[in-house]
Amino acid sequence: MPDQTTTWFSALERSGYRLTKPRRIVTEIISTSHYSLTPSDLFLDARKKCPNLGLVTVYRTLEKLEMLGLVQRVHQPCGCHAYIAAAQGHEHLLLCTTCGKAEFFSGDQLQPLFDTVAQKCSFTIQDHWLQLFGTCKDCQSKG
Amino acid sequence: MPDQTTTWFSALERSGYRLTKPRRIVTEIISTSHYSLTPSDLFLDARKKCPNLGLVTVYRTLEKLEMLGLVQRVHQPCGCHAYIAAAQGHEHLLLCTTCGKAEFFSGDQLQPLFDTVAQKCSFTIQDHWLQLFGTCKDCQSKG
DNA sequence: CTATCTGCAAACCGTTTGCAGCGTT
DNA sequence: AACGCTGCAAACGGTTTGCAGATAG
Repeated sequence: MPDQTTTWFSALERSGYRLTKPRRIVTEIISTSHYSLTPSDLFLDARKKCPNLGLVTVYRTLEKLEMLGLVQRVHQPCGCHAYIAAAQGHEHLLLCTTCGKAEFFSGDQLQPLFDTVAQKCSFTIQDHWLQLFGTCKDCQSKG
Repeated sequence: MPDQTTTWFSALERSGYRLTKPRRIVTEIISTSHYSLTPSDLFLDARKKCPNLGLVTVYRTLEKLEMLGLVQRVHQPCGCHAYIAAAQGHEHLLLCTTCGKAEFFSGDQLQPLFDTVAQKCSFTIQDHWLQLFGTCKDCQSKG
């Protein structure tokens, strides 16, 4: 089992949650995926290993993983919500619009821009939200 | 009537749409608002001037204004969709999380960051999506 | 053994569609 | 007068909640 998955299982246990089969399967899939997944994606995939899994359990597991900071939401152009293993520190998402692959990049260089905007508009800036959309190397060569 | 509203009415007419009372009221409200508005916000406000207005008409009017490039969607942390008079050219939104006021700022300085990320991750970048959240001057002094 | 978790079904909420009648042009 | 537009009601899709039975610890 991948390290990341083990770590997530421990985090769930440490917070008093039980490691049931459905919860384990959903957690393992999202902890190892390099793609952003909707609750429905996750449900269809997890059902292969747990045929009587309910979509509700996927929602409830994601809710817990999100509260523990293990997954984060990915906001898609369509407005639907997808999830991905959370960034380490201050990073942003770059998504491939063809295959859905996701990469994180650092957004450190943004601070000067935020300072300028804050001053110009007389706002105090609390949070920011940046996502890039493009085509990954594999999809470029296939296209 | 504000200039912007007149311009929007002309744009609707030029595209063959009729200027009905409900459509005029919804268009006037959003064309002059400095806040992002959900379909429901718009509905409640517009009802004051047109008591038998239906929420459906708000959705259908927003759809037309969006196609004409007059309004754009604002993606909120909650995932709900709100709308605001569209930016002029390449601009991004800064939203006050207390009162909902919105300001646009230029994102020109971002290109170098995108170039770096594109190279590091071997992606071709097609689009980006940036929004800032903070507190506006008025809400700072009241807080 | 007990409290948590599960899956089902039903409720829910924002959005979209079908339709008969109304209003703009 | 003709056609587009409206409001109503019903359908829709994703998400949440209530509950009785199943299961981890």
